[in-house]
Amino acid sequence: MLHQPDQLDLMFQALADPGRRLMVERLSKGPASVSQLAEPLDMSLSAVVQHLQVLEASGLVRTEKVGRVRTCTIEPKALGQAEKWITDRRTQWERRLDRLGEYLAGQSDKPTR
Amino acid sequence: MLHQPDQLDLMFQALADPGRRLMVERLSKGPASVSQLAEPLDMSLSAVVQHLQVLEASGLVRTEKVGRVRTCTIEPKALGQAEKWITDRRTQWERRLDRLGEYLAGQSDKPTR
DNA sequence: TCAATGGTTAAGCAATGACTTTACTATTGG
DNA sequence: CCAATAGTAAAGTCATTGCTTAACCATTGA
Repeated sequence: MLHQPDQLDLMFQALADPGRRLMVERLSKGPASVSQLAEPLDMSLSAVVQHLQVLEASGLVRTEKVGRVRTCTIEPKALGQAEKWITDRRTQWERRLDRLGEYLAGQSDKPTR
Repeated sequence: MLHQPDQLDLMFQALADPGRRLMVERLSKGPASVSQLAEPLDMSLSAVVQHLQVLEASGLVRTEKVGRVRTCTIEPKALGQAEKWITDRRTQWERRLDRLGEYLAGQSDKPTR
């Protein structure tokens, strides 16, 4: 049984690579061509294109080719989805801490069942 | 030359797996034992422990063993680091859009009559 | 027209990831 | 004490990832 990855899988997977994060960092400053994205990275252009495909499949980056130049842009909405998942978990945890209050704070490490 | 992964690599990598995200979701509701984490997951306990090791190595989860029970807790600070990286990128992009908007607004102040 | 630029495609390879099974150890309730 | 519980460790398998090189195509500036 194969697992078909959903959007969050793809986005977090995409962000797990330092090269790809660098590309996103660059794109958050404004659109760029493939060669521009490749410039600071110590790898072949081919490898960069493959990373770009991962980013595109995840929805984090959108690209459009005009002439012989492919221009890449970040998709802040997608970034927002990943952000939301994390925020939701954190706030859930913090709400729980609030509910516990001072009285129970000392025993809050016991597993809840 | 091998690439030694930093904290962000490990955290996003950890969050890229749906099973591990489920574990984090469970833990954001409160601490749990390994078996409790395993319960909703369709895999061996051994596999769950391995996922747990990934989460622990990433800093997202802290565990402590008392007697024969290992109790797991999320580490909201780590979650916050991943959150921050994303937020920073998004706000950087949005600031850029704002600047662009101001520039265009300035252009449209040109006398139209 | 034609060479340089910008990117694409395919094949191949070593390393990593996500499991499994099997065997094992430590704790604990009765 | 002893069986059930809770987890651990090691080894093996198979798929996926992150590159590489090489050959290739389309656009463009001179």
